[in-house]
Amino acid sequence: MEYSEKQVQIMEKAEKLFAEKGFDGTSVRDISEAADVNVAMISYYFGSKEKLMEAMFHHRGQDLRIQLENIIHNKGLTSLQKVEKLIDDYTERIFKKQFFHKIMIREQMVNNAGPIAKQIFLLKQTNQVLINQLISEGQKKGDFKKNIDVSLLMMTLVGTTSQLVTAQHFYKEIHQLQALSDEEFEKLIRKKLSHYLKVLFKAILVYEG
Amino acid sequence: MEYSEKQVQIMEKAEKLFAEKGFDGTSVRDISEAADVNVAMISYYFGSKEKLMEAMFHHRGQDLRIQLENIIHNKGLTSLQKVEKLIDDYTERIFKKQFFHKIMIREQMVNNAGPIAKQIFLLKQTNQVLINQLISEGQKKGDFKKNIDVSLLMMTLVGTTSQLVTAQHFYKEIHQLQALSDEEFEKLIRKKLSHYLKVLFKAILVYEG
DNA sequence: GTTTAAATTAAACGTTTGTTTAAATTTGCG
DNA sequence: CGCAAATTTAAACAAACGTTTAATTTAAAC
Repeated sequence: MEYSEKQVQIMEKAEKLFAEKGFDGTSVRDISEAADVNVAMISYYFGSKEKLMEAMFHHRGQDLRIQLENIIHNKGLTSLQKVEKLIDDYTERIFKKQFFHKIMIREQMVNNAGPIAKQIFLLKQTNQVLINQLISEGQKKGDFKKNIDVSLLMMTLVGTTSQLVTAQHFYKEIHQLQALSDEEFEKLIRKKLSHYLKVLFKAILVYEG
Repeated sequence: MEYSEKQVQIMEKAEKLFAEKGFDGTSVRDISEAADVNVAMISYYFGSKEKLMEAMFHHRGQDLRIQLENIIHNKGLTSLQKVEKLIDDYTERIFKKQFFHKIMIREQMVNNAGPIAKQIFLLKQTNQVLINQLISEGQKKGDFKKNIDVSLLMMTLVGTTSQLVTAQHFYKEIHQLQALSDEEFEKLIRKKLSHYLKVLFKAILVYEG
């Protein structure tokens, strides 16, 4: 199923507003105003505000899955290089889709059984299975040490990135970087984060404590 | 300023609801029902729903600051032991006040200039300064390596913990731990998290890559 | 016991909410 | 063009929202 130009326009404006003010903090009139359409168009195109959110998850759902298969099956890379590529891919993906990522963070806090919670769960599960593969491969080769808690490692990847994305204005202020433009600042923290996570993962995966 | 028994009762019920459904997703009637008081009591005691939230931050604000001074000035501990104690204190504190912590995660996403955002910023800043002290002390002693990005290290601490707290139902399902009681499960993940973070911090702080 | 203040209540307030309606306009097609 | 379907509109809808009101009950002080 594809979405028309108008539908995408509404979804993208809604995405920004949901990220900033939350689902319940955003009214359909806020969305219609931002998307420059009549209020009724949201019901007309999506059925309801709730279903607009679901459509958004469907629309973005494709982009979410880390392209891990490509990384895992790339014969030219060492296990550690694969992990480093995973970090680059993941952080880039999150920063590019930060509005949607913020919405996901909010939604995963709500422990319900709706279709959105299901989609988030499936995504997490799939990523976990693939990262499990990647780590065990490195362990078999002797590149990584044993006793790695992959779940917690994932939480560090996801959590550290989320923390930087959601609290970036705090980071900006604490480090006195207000002079930087948004683009410069984002470029800076992305680079710092990526480098930091690579050092961190290497330390965890290969350091014999 | 102190809060009466009734005020605390309202704040604690509101805390749970705000954590689960968000500020805008929770109505004053939800709160009054949960706290078993009349709707008007919220305005009567706090002035407004917004001010109830501010009172909650004031009420919990005390508990938030990590008792870092005590740790830092404890002469009997090595730098690494201090970091380990910091991790124990922090994770215990977050798990004990997880409702409030979830509210903070939501609120820090909203980049406004209100009193709540200010309080979160001050808290982060204070903690950062103190952890900076702790790390530099270890570096001077030669226990920790140079070039530590303390901001990102804090984000890993906060982010990993947040991720586990907010996505614990996913963790439960993925690891097939539904049979465990809530208490048993929480005890398990707290122990795992604390141990994992200690290994991680040690690896980052002392591993010469 | 009477008085005064604090606490509690049910009801009503005016807005805002998400959604629907029915009419008007635009679009695509023969 | 002429007609039908799709789109867009302003208006209206009931329900829920946060807050206020005014009356009542409870508690405390004298």
